[in-house]
Amino acid sequence: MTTTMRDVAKAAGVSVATVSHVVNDKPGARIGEDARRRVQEAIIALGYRPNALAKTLSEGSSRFIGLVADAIATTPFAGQIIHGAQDEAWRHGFVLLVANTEGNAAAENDAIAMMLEHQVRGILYSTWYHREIEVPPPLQHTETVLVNCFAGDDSFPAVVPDEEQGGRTATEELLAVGHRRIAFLNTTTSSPARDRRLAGYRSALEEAGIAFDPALAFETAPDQEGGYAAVDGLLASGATGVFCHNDRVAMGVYDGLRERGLRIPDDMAVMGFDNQDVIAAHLRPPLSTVALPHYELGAAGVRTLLGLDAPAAGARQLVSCPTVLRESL
Amino acid sequence: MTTTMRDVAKAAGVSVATVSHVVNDKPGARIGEDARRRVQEAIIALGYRPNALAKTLSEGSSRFIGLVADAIATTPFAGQIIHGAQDEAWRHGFVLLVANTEGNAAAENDAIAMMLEHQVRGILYSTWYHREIEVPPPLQHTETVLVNCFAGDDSFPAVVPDEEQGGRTATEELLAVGHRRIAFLNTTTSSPARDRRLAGYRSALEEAGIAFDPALAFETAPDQEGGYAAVDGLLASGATGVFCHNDRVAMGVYDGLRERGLRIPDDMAVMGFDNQDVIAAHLRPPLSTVALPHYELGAAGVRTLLGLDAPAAGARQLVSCPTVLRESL
DNA sequence: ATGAAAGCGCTAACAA
DNA sequence: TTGTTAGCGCTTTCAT
Repeated sequence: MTTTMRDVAKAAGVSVATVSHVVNDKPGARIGEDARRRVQEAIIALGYRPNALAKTLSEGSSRFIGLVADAIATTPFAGQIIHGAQDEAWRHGFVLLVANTEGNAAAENDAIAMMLEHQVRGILYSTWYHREIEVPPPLQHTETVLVNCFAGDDSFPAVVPDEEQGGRTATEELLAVGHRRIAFLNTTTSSPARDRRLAGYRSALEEAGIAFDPALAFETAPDQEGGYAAVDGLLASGATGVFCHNDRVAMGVYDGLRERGLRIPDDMAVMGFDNQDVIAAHLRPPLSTVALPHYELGAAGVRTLLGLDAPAAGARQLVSCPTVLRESL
Repeated sequence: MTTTMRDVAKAAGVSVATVSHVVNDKPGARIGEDARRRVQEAIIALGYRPNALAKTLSEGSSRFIGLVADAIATTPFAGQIIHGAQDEAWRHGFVLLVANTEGNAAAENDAIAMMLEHQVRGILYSTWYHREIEVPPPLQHTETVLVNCFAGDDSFPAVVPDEEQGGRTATEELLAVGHRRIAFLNTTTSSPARDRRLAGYRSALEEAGIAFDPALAFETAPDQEGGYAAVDGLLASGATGVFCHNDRVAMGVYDGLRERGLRIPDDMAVMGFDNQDVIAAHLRPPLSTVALPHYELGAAGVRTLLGLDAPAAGARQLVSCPTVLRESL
C-alpha cells in the first residue's frame, strides 16, 4: 500500500538508517553526496511520506497537544482561543487535538482519556468565559495549562485576560476625549470580569483625579435588555459617557438612546467590552470597545505549555486587552 | 515512565497477548474469568492507558480525520462546521485534525502533508462560504470530501447547503403570513447562494400562483450598508414583505426602516438568511431567518467520508436550511 | 484458555 | 560514510 522507508532504501540502494538520516536532515550525520541524491530521488519517485505515528512511537515523545474546551467551539465569540492555539502549536511543529465537552463531565473525562492515549505532550483546559474552575481530577497528573480560567488556589499555570487593564484603558479612552462624568454599566453576575473591570475603571478615574461616584456605577443584566433598561438611570445620572460591561449591553444602550432621540457620541459617548465582531463593528455608529484577546490566550497557552514563554511572575499570566477605537466616542 | 501493556502483563502474571485481548474485549477470544480479573485489577492498579499511536501503527489504520479549512476558524459564523465535524468524528471513535490555512496555498499544502503523515483516514476540505473551488492537487489521490464547497466538475463528493430550498422556505414563510408583494434583496456578487436563493424565491412565488415581478427583485451589496441603501427602492416598490439575502442586509433594512419611522413587521415584514446569531436574535424585533446548517454540514461531511451516509444521488449532497421564526414577520 | 513471536514504520546506538 | 540491529507499544496469527 503505502511506501515505507524500507521501500525507499531498497530503491536507493541504501539502508533505512541512511534514509532516516537524509529525511530528517540529521545534524552530525555524514551522508555522501551521491547517496543523499539517490535517496531524494527515490523519495519523490515513490511519493514517500514519513509516518508521523511510527516516528512518534519510536522517539517516545509525541507532537500532539490537547485542547479541551467547555463550549468554546459553540461560542463563535471564543472560538479564537482554538484558532490561536492551533496556529501556535502548528508553528512549533505540534498538532492540536481539540475536544468540545459542553461542560459535560463525562465527555470531559473521555476527551482527556483520549488525549492521554494519544500521548499528548500536555493539555490546555479552557473555558469560553473567564472564570474560576475546578480542575478535573485526571488533569492533576498531567502537564496542563489553564486558558481563560484558573484554579482557585492557583495550583496550575493559567493564562487569562487582564480585565483590570481592560477596564482601565476603556475608561481612559473616555477620559481622553474629555469626559469627566463617566458611568459604568457593570454586570450583576459575579465574575473576574465584573470585579477587575470595576477596579480598572476606578483606577483610571483616580489617576485622572476624579473621585469615584457610586451614583455612576450601575449594575444590570449583561445583555442587550440590561443595557436598554439602564438607559433611564444613565441619563438621570448626568453622565456624558458610559463604559459598558460588554458589547451587548452597549447595544441595548444604543437602542434606548435612539428611542429617546439621543445621538452617539454627541449626547452620550459609549464604550463597550469584548469586541464581539458582529455587534461592535456593525452598530451605528460603530462601537469603540476593548477586545478580549482570545486568539492570544490560546497562543500563549501553548507557549507556556511548551515552556517557551518566560514563566509568569505569578501562576496567572495576564494577557492584555487591546482597545479598538471606532466611532462611538 | 508510562506503564505499558507489558507491565500489566507482568503484574497480572499473563502474557501481553492476553492483556491485549481483555483490553480490547476481543470477540472470540476466550479468556479465563480469573485471568481477566487479574488483568483488570492490574490495569487500574498501575493506571495503565493504551497507547493509541502504537495501536494504530500495529493495526495499520488510523482513527484520524483531517479537516482543512480556508478561514472557518476565523469566521465565527462558519466555525460550526468544525464543531459538527468534531462531534461526529468523535461519535465514531475518530479524532479530528484541524488546520486553518487562511486560503494560503502553501499553508494548505503543509497542512495536507501533515495530515497525510499522520495517516488520516481521509480529508475534509471546507470553505467558510458556499462556493466552487479548485481542489488542491495533493488531495487528488486522497480520500476527500468537500464541505460547503464543490468541484466545478463534481469530481469529488461534496456536502453543501440547499440554498434553493432555503430561498423557497424563506419566501413561503412570508407568503404564509399573507404577503403577496414580496421583495427580494439579493446580493450583487455571483455565487451559488445568489442564484439558488433566487431560484427558490421564484419557485415559491410560482407555487403560490404569483407572477415573478422583476421590480421586486433587487440587488445590493450583501451587507448592512447594502440593505440600508436599498430601503428607498424597497418602499417605492410597494412590497409589504422582504426576503433579504442575508442577516446583515436585513440589519441594514431595519436601520433604514426605523429612520423613516416604519415598524417591523407591521409596515414591512423582514426575512433574513444565515441566522447569524448575534445579529438575528438580538435585533429588535428579533429577526426571522433561515439558518445555514454549518454544524450539520461538518457532521455530514465526516459521515460521507466514513461511508456512513447512503451515497448521495448526485455528487453533491444537499443539506437543508431550517427556518428560524422570530418576530419580524 | 493462554503464550510466543513476528511484525507495523521508524529511530538510534553501535559496528563496520 | 553507511549498515545492522534492537527496540517503541501493540496486534495477531499460530502454537500449545
